[in-house]
Amino acid sequence: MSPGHSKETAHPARAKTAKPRYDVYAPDCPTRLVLARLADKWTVLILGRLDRTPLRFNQLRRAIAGVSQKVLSQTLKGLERDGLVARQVFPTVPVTVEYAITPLGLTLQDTLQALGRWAETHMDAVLAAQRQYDRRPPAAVRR
Amino acid sequence: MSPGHSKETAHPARAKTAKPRYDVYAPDCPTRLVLARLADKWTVLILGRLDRTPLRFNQLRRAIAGVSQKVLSQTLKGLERDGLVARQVFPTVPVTVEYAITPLGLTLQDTLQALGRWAETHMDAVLAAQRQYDRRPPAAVRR
DNA sequence: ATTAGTCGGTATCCATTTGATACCATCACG
DNA sequence: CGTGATGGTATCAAATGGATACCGACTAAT
Repeated sequence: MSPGHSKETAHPARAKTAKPRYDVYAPDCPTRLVLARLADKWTVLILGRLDRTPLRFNQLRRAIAGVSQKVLSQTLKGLERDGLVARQVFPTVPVTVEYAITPLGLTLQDTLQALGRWAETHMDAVLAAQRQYDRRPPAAVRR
Repeated sequence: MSPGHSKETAHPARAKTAKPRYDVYAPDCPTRLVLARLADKWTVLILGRLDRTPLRFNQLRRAIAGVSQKVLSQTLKGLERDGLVARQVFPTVPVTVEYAITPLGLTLQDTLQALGRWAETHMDAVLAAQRQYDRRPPAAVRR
């Protein structure tokens, strides 16, 4: 089968120009920015863990071991701005701050949790692929 | 596929201490690394676009407008190493390189495409949340 | 009274990553 | 001969990430 350099096969069906329709494959589409936030290691873990019950900042920090305060703080701020988590401050002492998932965030939770579950269930397959890849010689150019 | 198939275990009587159970919430779990690859803007777009039909490097580059050659190259290399895409070189001239999604990658595709679709369908809600967030005053400390 | 600890963060610094740009060899086409 | 297509690498600047230190206000233990 010779995959000749066929003429550019314009991808069909994506080119709906009707209405303010968004397309993540358009380089200037604002969805790219949103996608960048969703498709983030920490976002997956945070929204995955905010499973119906709100958590305080340090509770979250301990639940997601390995995240630094700065990055957790930044990520939560971004998620709050995008309407995916709600931040509520209680004037206790010391101050208590609770983070809860919003209804909008809930519509995303299943998908994000699926990502985490995929990593867990397919870890062995990925490790096997990595070993096989690393075992092969460094791609000498054969002629 | 048998995850427990290990060549170097020569002690059949020795019960394995449960299956290698992975947990993305454990900081040292290797799933964190895999999750970091999956939860990536470009991974979502690449695997989402490798929709059953293989694409050449530059086809992919044009399909995902906005990605630089370097990043596309790096990301594809990583995806190949993790067994999610297969790279095939055809000795044409100029050389042709095709990237196809693997069976393993296919088990992930729906979830990743769901992410992209979420961004597209909920973009308006996110934009509204952002406007509301940005409108409020810069959180003066009230006492 | 002193010390240590909790709370939810900033501030600062440096390493890693990312992205833009240029460049490469080979060949086809006009 | 000049241009364009192929799939990349090289180089450098900019943005990001993570580790660490620090903060103010208060509590609990010493």
